Amino acid sequence: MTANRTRGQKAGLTREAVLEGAVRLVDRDGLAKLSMRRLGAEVGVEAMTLYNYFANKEALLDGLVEHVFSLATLSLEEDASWQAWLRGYARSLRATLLAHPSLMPAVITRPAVTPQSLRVMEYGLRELRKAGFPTRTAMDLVYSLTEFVVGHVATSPTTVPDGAAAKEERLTGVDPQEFPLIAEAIGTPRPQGEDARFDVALEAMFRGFADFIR
Amino acid sequence: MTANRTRGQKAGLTREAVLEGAVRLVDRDGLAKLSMRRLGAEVGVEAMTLYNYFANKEALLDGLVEHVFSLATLSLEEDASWQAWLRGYARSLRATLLAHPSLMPAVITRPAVTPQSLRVMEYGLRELRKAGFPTRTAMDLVYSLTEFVVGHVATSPTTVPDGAAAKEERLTGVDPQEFPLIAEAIGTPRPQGEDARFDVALEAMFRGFADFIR
DNA sequence: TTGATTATTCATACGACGTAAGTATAGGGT
DNA sequence: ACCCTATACTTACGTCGTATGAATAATCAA
Repeated sequence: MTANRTRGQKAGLTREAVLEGAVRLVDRDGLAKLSMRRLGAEVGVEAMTLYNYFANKEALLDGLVEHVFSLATLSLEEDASWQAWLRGYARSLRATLLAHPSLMPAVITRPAVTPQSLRVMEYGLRELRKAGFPTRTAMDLVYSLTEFVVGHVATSPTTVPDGAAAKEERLTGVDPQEFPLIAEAIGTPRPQGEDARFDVALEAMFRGFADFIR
Repeated sequence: MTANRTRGQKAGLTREAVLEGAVRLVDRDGLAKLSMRRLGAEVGVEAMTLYNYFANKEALLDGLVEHVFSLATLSLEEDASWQAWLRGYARSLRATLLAHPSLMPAVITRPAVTPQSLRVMEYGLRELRKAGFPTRTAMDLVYSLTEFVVGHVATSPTTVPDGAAAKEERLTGVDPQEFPLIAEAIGTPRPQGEDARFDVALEAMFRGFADFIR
């Protein structure tokens, strides 16, 4: 696991390989356990070697977030409705973030404006304009939808270490005397769980947005 | 600034005072600069003294998030519409989070179910039920709204260090040839800025949610 | 082939971190 | 007046990010 290599001998390492190792490490052990030494061990190199690929840990995290987003697949159907486009965008973003929930604290602490995100936004604006939305409104709309998805994943129990267990425990332990309505709502769970609730909220937002078509 | 005190001599410190110091430090220097030693200096005590009030740094962060939420003021008008209640809830939550944006990474990494949040939820469910929402739907609705607010603040430029400057730079630098619609949207800014966009999205969600009234 | 140059990795070291363990003392209860 | 305990401090250990510089493999010029 640690580096067994004489000085100067190439490790055959690439920036991408390091980032893949980082994703592996974070998914397995959590963001707090991502240190230069441990990441070095993960990819078979000493800590300082990583500084050939990243100026510092901050830059590594930048690359990590960018790397995860680069793996996103946004399938764009031709001639789809604006709802279909937004739905595809939101679901894709959700899946991307949910694939590595431990990264959310890193995701939200750096600006999200990348060439890729600009291309997606431009495409979305075109779709929404075709449907009759004013351009400015269309951008607000995409932003709002993005914020919802980010919040949805960020507050998701899987983002918190042991979050699922904690939420389960605290909610099932709710006193029906003190909080009768919460108890009732918990007692009638949705069949499909979180996914269904996400979609329901999505559709509600679409209905609300539709009023902005001029 | 550092501790000048003989052992045993009380520092007149309380849990609350420590948390207030922590909020001050985080607001001033950012979450990354919150260390036990620096926090000790902030409140006039050595680092280890803080362990009389918190089991470890994790517990300190728990307390910090809870403390910030305890400062939230949720004004509840009597006989208001369900929209008015949700609006008040969302704006209050937004203001609370936006008051200490540096804390967002800490906020999203711990479960949000507290006695206080349960009370708010129960009250909200009552209001929504009066308006005709099924209980389960009402809870989904409050959750979705909460997620939107969290995402809104988490992605807000003020959450990122130097985020405002970074976003400004990257957006005004957009090539109108490559991204004409984005350029156009930026060229026609909203008068009231982020606040207005937040409210607009809120109202859209309300319109969409209204369809769930049985 | 050989020698110099460059690219790459590793070793060492420093200050800051969280915190375990132990020590000293002030202030309150008897 | 005494002791007890709550409170605060000191020291120390392992880990962190990373500056600096040494060592060597890889590459290229002759």
